[in-house]
Amino acid sequence: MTDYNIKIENVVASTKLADEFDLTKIEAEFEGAEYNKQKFPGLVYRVSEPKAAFLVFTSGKVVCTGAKNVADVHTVISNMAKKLNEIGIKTIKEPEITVQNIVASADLHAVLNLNAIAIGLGLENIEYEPEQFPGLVYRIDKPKVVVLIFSSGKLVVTGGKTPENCAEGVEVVKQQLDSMGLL
Amino acid sequence: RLRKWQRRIRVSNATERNLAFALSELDRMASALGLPRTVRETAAVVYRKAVDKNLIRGRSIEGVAAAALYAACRQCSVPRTLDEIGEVSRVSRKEIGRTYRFISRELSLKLMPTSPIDYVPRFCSGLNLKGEVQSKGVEILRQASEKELTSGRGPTGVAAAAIYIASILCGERRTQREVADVAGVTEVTIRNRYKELAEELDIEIIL
DNA sequence: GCTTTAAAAAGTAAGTT
DNA sequence: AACTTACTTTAAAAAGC
Repeated sequence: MTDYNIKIENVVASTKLADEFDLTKIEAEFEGAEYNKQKFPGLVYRVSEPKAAFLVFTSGKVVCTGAKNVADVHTVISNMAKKLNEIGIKTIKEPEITVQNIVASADLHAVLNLNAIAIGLGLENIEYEPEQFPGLVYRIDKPKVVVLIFSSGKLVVTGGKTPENCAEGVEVVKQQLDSMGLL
Repeated sequence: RLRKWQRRIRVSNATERNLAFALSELDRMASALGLPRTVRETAAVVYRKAVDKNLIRGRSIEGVAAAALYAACRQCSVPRTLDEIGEVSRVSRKEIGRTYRFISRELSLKLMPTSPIDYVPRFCSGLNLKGEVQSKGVEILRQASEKELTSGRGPTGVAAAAIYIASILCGERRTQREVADVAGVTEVTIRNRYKELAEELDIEIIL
């Protein structure tokens, strides 16, 4: 029916795996790990299956990004803890994982007139500068998310903490455009 | 009391000094871009409003001045691109764009995106094209916006493509390279836009 | 504010072939 | 002219400048 083809493209989460990390040791033991303290305080480590990227800090805190769904986030963080254990680094048993941001794409299946939408949604609520970026930026309060609206009818929803937030954001945009007869 | 009085004078001096600097900056940039007096005055008004609302905090005077000038050009329908403003400012185009969005929101300027039509007079004169070509270009752009061919596209690219087509239809052909240079876009962009316009508006281009 | 990560949207740009 | 690569925008966390 209302197929908006909502697809989660990226999930960002944070957690704490230990009280402290020796990033230099991890860099030496983990293949492909990058750590340049002057460049960035965190160690960068990429994994595949599921694909994801980690930012590991000396405080024991970790940022996981690039996962395609929330379940994968738990999987890759669990795998990461195991690898650390194999290297002789103790990790916290059941780390509290917090999803910080979800990026999703969707499709309204309709060609849109962004100028009309800019007026309809109110110039004070949107940002549309085609000279700099082809998408119209719409910040929503209800689910606190930001939706990028393109003339092709495709959308990008970001800023949400749950997949539901993203779906709500798409619904809000869809209904608003509908009520203004712009869809 | 005397100390407070002196402090006020000091603050006042600093404020006036900063305003004077900002206004001289606006004048310098406006002159470099050959902008009319009305635009400079509009930019000065925007800048003063920004000062009155304390929007300068944490921002450079040059950045706010450049953003005010960019906004003024749009308000006066004689737009300059962020790249053009950036060329006469010491502030990066990214910073100007960011500051523009900020003051635009805080001062509720409520400006619609620049219309490609507003670039036609300047681009045409830069190509030594007369009124007939301009009119034809504007006509093409009117049809283009009606057929949703401008949403999400860069205004300068669409304007350049329309002028390119108009110059051919009027027998005053300019090359894509020439149009691209005055419009500040690449030939590839003009090619993509003009093909789209020609096809959707059923215009036959005989090269 | 910046630095680093990932990912999508669509337009524009730049370098190769 | 095609391809490829890359940059524009959005959000969010991490530690430090």
